[in-house]
Amino acid sequence: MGHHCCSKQKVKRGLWSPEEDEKLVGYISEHGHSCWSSVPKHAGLQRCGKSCRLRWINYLRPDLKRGTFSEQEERTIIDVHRILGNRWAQIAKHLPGRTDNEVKNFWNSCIKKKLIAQGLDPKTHNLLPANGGGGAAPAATTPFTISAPAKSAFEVAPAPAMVPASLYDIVVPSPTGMLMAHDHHHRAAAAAPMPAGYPYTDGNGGGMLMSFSDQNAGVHASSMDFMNGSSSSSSMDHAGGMANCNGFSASMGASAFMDETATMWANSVEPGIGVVAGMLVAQQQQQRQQGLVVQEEVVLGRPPTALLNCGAATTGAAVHADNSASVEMVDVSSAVYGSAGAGPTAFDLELMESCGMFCGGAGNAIDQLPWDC
DNA sequence: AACAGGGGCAACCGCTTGCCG
DNA sequence: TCGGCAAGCGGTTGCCCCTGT
Repeated sequence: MGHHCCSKQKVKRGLWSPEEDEKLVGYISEHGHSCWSSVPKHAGLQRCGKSCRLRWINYLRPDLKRGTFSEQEERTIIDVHRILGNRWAQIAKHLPGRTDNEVKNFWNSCIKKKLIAQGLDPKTHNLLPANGGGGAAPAATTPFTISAPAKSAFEVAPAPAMVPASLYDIVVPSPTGMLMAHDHHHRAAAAAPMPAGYPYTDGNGGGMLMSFSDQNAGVHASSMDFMNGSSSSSSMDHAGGMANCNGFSASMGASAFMDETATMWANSVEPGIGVVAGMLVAQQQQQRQQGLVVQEEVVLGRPPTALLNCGAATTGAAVHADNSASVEMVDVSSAVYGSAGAGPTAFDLELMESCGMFCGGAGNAIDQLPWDC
């Protein structure tokens, strides 16, 4: 069965010949592809427009990088896949010169098997229940189990079941960056001790700081889109009733992708108190535009009793000085998703987990395993 | 040398999304 | 608001090639 777009015409299918490639490249190089359905006709090809488009995107585009994936690319795929799941197009955006089809094929033919061989579930990136590789690690991690320098001290309790999903959403007041503030007036009495060097210890009783930097400011595109929609991650199920409608989508002027360089700090969040987060803008867009490595910070904390929407945007200085007064917080419904520019943004605790895992470097199950390609 | 099986990859299928009249 | 169309996207298929027997 052919494409509906070309069912009325006799089209060729199957592998492309060099002559066909030449025709397509020649036509697109000269005229572009404003309308794919008209390309085969004008290029003299007995193909449907969809086929031409695929051939161009996946094979003939001049900016494609052919050849085997590097180890760095491989790790990037795994890291991003842990966050996004099988969203190949999004993953491919982090690999210049690679197509979604190429990434998908590489995943299915190589990476997936490696993960399985290492006892990891390729869907969740958690250790498989029947893992025979020692069994020291749990079969699954909760959304708040952070691989931090001292893991036992930083395990954050799962959110209480009474907390609705929307409570995990936050508003981003600006498109340039973020810092999640926390409530230090209502710190947990028995909160885990802060680790040495924790930059928000003074007066900041509770909270979780995550920082990350962008090593590829010039590579990563201008948007940061972690809306997970129908995330396949099972870890969300542990989040006390959190539906998988939670997501993270920050349209940033020149965003950073949370990559391997990040570090994460965390301490406890008491059960029974909803986890919330505030955000603050980091004034770093200019740095990014200059191609500099940018450090961003995220602090996740708790509200005193209920979630508040404090409205006004905060500044970095304000939060650093007194983050209790300027928590930019938030009870938002899932309707915030998809807002453009500086609009509300959803925050995904699964993303936090994922970033914590692959950014932390200390406790990542994958990182702890040998990496033998 | 011939054959079978498996892996890798290009291409296709069909659903979803976005745009436009 | 609705329908049609084109593009985007992820899943799947099938062919080709390599390797082992």
